[in-house]
Amino acid sequence: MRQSMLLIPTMKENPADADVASHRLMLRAGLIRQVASGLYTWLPLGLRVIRRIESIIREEMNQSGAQEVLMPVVQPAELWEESGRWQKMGPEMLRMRDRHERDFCLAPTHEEVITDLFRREVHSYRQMPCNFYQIQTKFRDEIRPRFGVMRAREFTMKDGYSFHLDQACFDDTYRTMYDCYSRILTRMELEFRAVEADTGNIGGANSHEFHVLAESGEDTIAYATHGPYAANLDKARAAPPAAGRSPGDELRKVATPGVETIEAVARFLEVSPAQTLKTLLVRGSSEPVVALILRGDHDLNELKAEKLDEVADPLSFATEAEIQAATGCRPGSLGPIGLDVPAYVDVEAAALTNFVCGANEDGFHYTGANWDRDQTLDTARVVDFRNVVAGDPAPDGQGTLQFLRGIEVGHIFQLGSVYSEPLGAAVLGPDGASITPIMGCYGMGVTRLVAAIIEQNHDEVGIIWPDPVAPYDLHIIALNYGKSETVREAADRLYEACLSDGMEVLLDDRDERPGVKFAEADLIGIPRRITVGERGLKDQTVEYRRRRDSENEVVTLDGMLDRLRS
RNA sequence: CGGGGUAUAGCGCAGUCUGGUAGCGCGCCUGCUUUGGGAGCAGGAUGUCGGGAGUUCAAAUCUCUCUACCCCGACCA
Repeated sequence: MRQSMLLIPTMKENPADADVASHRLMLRAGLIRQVASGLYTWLPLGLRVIRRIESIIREEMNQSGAQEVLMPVVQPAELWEESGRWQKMGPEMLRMRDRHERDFCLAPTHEEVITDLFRREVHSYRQMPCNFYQIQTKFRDEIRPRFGVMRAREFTMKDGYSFHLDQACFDDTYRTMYDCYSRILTRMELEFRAVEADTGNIGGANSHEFHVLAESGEDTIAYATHGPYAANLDKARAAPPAAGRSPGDELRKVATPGVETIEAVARFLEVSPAQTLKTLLVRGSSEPVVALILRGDHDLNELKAEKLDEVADPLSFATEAEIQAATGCRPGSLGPIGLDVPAYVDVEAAALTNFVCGANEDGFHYTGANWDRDQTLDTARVVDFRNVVAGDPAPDGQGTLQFLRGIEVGHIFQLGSVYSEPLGAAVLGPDGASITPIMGCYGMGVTRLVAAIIEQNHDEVGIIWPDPVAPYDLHIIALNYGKSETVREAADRLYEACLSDGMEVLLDDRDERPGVKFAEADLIGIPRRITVGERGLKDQTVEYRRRRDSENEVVTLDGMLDRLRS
C-alpha cells in the first residue's frame, strides 16, 4: 500500500485524556478514534492488526478442532428469559425494543444462542463432542470504560463453547483449549501467564485466566518462585501457617485512648501489626452482622469472604451504627474475646499466640491474648479469607509467592449444565437415554489484545509491533520520492518486488520531509524498515533496520532485492 | 452509583478570579526557500467559547440548569 493513499492521522502531541501507554500510542499512531465513551472507530492501520490477531486465533482454533460460526449481536429476550438471565443480568446488558414492541438485547455474551443452536441441531451422542467458536462484537455497558480499547463497551471477542457427554471428555477439550490459548499468545510473542481463576457462581474445578504481563494491568496475579503455581489474587492461597509458640503471656487489658487503627495500635503498644488482630464486621446472611477476624497486617479478600455461608452475598460492610448496635463499641476497639456475634477466623489469625486485639470496649485493647485460653476457637470457622502477600509460602510448598500485574486477555472455564439444563439441550445416548451435556466456555478479547500487545511492545517514540501481528511487514521510507527520479525508481522496484512476493508492504511515497517520515515510522512501529535516499543510491545502497534495533545496516539495492525475493 | 475534574479552532492549551466583543503553539491552505530525524520566512483560513435559561448597557468570564467526556472505587475478554 502506498502511504499517500492511507488515512494514518498521527499526532505529535499526547492526547490529554489518555494515560496508559497503549491508549496514548493507539491514538497517536492513528489506529483508533473515539466516537463516544467506550466506543471506537478502528482506522486502517488498527484494523489490520485486528485482522492479523484474528487469523492467528482462527488458525489455532481450527487446528484444535473447533468450528467457526457467527451469531447475531441482537438477540431476542425470550432466550434470555429461558436461562433466567433476562432478570439476572444487570444494566451492563443493553436492552431495546423493536417496532413490534418485542424485547431484545445487545449480546454481552452468547451462551443462550449457542445452546439454542445446539438443542435444535444436535440430537445424538454420535455428533458429540462439539466445539463452536466465533469472532464477533460484544456489547457490555460497562460502569466505567477506561484505558481506550482495554475496557471498551463495544469490543471484539473470540468466544467458544463446547458440549460434552461426560466430565472426562470436557476435561480433555479444556486441556486442548488451554494449550491452544497458550499457543495463540506465544505466537503473538507475548509474555503471559495462565493462572487459576475464580470460577464465579458456576463452580467446577477448572478455570484459568490468561494474563498478559504489564505494569498497567488491572489484575494482580500471584505466582510461586519455584513451582508451577499461579493464581489471580482473588483466589490465590498460601501454605497454611506452622503452629505458633505456646501461649505464655498473661492476658492484660490496656488503655489505648483514641488509638483505633491497626497501625496506631501497633505503634502505641510497640508490637508488629502481624502480632495484632483486626476484626471486621460485615452483614450476615441470617444474622445481622458477622465478624471476620484477620491478622492485623493482612487484607480481607472480598471474593473469598463472600462465599462463606453466613456472610451476605454480595459482601457489604456493617455501618458504624450497626457495629455499635451489635457490640456496644466503635469499630476501632473490636476483638474476638467476648464478642457476641458469629465469627470467622482466618487461618493465619488463628495461628497467632500472645496477640493484641480490641477489648470490645472503647479505648481498650488486650495484650497477651491467646486462643482457647481466652476465647474458644471454633475450628469449623477457621478458614482462608485473606489476600496473600508477597513472600507467603506457595500452597504446594514450592517457593514463595510473588506478585505481577496482568491484563486479562483470556478466560476458560466449565459451565456445567447451567445453560444446557434450563434451555433443554439434550442428546440421546447409545442406550436411548437422554443426556444433558456439560458445557465449556472459552473467551479471548481480540481488541483488548491489541492494547496488551502495545503495552508490552513500545518505547519512548512509539509502537514496536511483533512480526506476527504487525499491520505491515515492511516499511519503505522513500526520501524525496516526489522530486528524485532515482529514489522513485529504486523505491518502486523494491515495492513491486515485495508485492509480487506476497509481502505486506507500506511505501512512504508522501511529499514529507525526512524527519517527519522517520518520526512517524517509529511511531507506527512497522517491524522492518528500508530507507531509500539519494545519498545511498549514489553507491547503489539502501539502509535496512529493524524497529527494535538502533543501527542501520547498509545493503546494496540488488542485495536488498535478492533478500526480499528469497 | 458515589467522590474528584474538564469542556475555548483539527490537537494541546492560555484567557474566567477582577465582565468590555477571543488568543498562543502544533496542524491545515498559498507562495518562496529548504530536504537523512517532527524545517524557515511571508501571507491566509478555521470558533454557535459544550447546550439552554438568567443577571447586565455589555457574558468565554457572574448565577441557575442540562449534557458530554476524563480520573479514583464495586464488573469483566
